[in-house]
Amino acid sequence: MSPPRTATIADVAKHAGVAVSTVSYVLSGKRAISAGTRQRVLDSVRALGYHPNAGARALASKRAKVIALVLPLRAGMNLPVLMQFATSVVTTARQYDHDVLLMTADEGPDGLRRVAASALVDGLLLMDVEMHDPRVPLLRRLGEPSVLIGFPADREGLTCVDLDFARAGALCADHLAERGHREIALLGASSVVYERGTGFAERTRAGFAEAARRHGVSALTRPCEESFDEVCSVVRDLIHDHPGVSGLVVHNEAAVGHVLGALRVLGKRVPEDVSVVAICPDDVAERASPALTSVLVPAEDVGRQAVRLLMAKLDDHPVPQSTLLEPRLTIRESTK
Amino acid sequence: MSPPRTATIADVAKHAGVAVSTVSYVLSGKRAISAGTRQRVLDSVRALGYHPNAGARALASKRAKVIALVLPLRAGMNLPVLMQFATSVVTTARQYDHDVLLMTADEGPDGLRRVAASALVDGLLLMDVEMHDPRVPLLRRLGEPSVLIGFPADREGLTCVDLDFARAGALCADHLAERGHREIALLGASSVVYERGTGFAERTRAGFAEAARRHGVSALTRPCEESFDEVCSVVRDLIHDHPGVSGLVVHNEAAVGHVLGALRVLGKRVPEDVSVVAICPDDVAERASPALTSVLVPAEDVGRQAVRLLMAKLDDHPVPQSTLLEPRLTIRESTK
DNA sequence: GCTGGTCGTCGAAGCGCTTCGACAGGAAGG
DNA sequence: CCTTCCTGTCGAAGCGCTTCGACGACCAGC
Repeated sequence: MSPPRTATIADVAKHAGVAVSTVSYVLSGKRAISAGTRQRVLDSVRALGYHPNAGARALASKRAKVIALVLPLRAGMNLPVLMQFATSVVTTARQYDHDVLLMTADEGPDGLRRVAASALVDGLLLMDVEMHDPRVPLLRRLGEPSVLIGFPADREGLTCVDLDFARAGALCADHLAERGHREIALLGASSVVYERGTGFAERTRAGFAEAARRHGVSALTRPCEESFDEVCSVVRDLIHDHPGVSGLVVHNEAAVGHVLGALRVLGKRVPEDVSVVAICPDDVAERASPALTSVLVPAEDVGRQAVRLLMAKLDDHPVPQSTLLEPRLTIRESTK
Repeated sequence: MSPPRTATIADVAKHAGVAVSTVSYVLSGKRAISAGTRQRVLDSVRALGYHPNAGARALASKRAKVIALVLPLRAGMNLPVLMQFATSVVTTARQYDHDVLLMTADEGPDGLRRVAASALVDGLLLMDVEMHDPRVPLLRRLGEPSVLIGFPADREGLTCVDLDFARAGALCADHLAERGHREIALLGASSVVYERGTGFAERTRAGFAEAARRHGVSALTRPCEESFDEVCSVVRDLIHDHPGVSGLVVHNEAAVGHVLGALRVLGKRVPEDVSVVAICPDDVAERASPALTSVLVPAEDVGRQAVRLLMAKLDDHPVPQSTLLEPRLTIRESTK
């Protein structure tokens, strides 16, 4: 009495009284099969609890039905957004009958080479791509289908997705300007993020400044660390040096709560004295007190879109080089 | 001129002038190979940039060298800890030459069955296991090697790892009692977490209460939601109803910052009026103002330990049924 | 009544790897 | 000197699947 070895396609074929290849064709739909046979095969599949062996399938078809998700997982990242993103990648990939291999960026280019050469995965999804990312040239050379989240400096021959951060920054400035604020300021990411040349921080700043200029509004920008004390001192200095500032944009999820705390400590009421707009996920904005007017970082959309693009590439469909996701401003209690 | 098809083991064998099987044995070390031959093979491997085809290897050896990491990715979870954990799992798995397949819990038992039956993975790592998790009985039946993070009610035949939350709760109570506090309170997870029967919340509470009793100190417990306003009202009520409470333990990472804010608002100084101990990752404790005395949730250790146990199981080594990780208290500025 | 097409099915040839058994050639032991 | 036992290497048999070409059966058209 041997242990119930998991059923193989041969078992299914025998059970249904057809050839192995017929079962394969029923399952893949690559050749016409009569309704009767199809049904018998499907019944047998169910009866035996058959699941195709992934390795064998990958070997024969040269498709592993697995994509790699390369996450940074290093300091200064915005964890909740990253998680949302990862979730939506996994969920969307499953809809296309693919699984997700989780990789960290610290294996570096070698890691990419490894998974590509071993045919462990069919394609790559890279997050947190920097302006001059060392993996980008390799990626071009590798010829492995890939999608980047974020924009490197040279995106020739690549497929990139991201939130349109310039628009997000602009949206914030627009909103504040329309409400009559004449001096506004942006509190951005911690300075290391800017130094790393991560594109999104810079793009937000540019969009913000440009929109302010268009409205004839004076605009300041400050990097912003994530400890309460540092946030406090940044906010204090800002208000001290520019007492006219009445609108604040916070593009730093970890600091959002601290900014509100700092304003409370400094005796500034929100929104009576200062209006605050955040660029952050909705749940953070809603949880704050007062609830924050915010521009949503649509992590889920980005993930879904990235997977779709990658699937299209796997099927040799042409895809646009750049995809920018439109930000959406939700007005809550923190601006007036 | 065909595209440079990635090298196969046959290419390596030809290049080194040996049989395919010899190359395989050099790479796996499963049979003795003379130093000279070994070196020639290794040189050829490098020269051709050979990486074994994962599918073929899995098919022939019945080992995919991939483990599944099943994360909850649902509301109420503690994201940063989760991320740290995931990172350490990936890193540790790589040290054992394994990769990590990321799954979400919402595929449920079917997902487990699928990856196990398709031999996509060799073992499973499940996070956030509940007391009466529907996946647990399946897991027993499946016979797939697995390790659980967290303890279900019945852990017979399973392998479980977790922080010793009872000890963590006790450590906090000990610390406060030793400093002379006579009335202490625990602010825990949000009430949904308790309702879900997640073990760790309950175990912390029990350890806390028991230690307090041992010290002859009065101890209260309150669930704690994660919005600022709700935290504020819980803290206010607590202080109002029990003005003698001078020591607070916060076991809710998302609420830690809010608790501090609430105390500020209520005019209570930390640590002069109230001492605060948090159970949270070090970086959160350090970032707070004042820096918090805290018990570390050793996410990295848990991840590393879990992978080690799983690898041991894959090699048919016996492993302990339960592994409890010792918590560590770090004294900072928030207690006196 | 043929020819020519489809349609549905089958058999067999791999995919790239591991592993088993076989077997030279030496070393050791009597 | 012959046996016995290693050591190091090879060839071949799969692992479970996909896919290609072949081939009856059946239908249409002339």
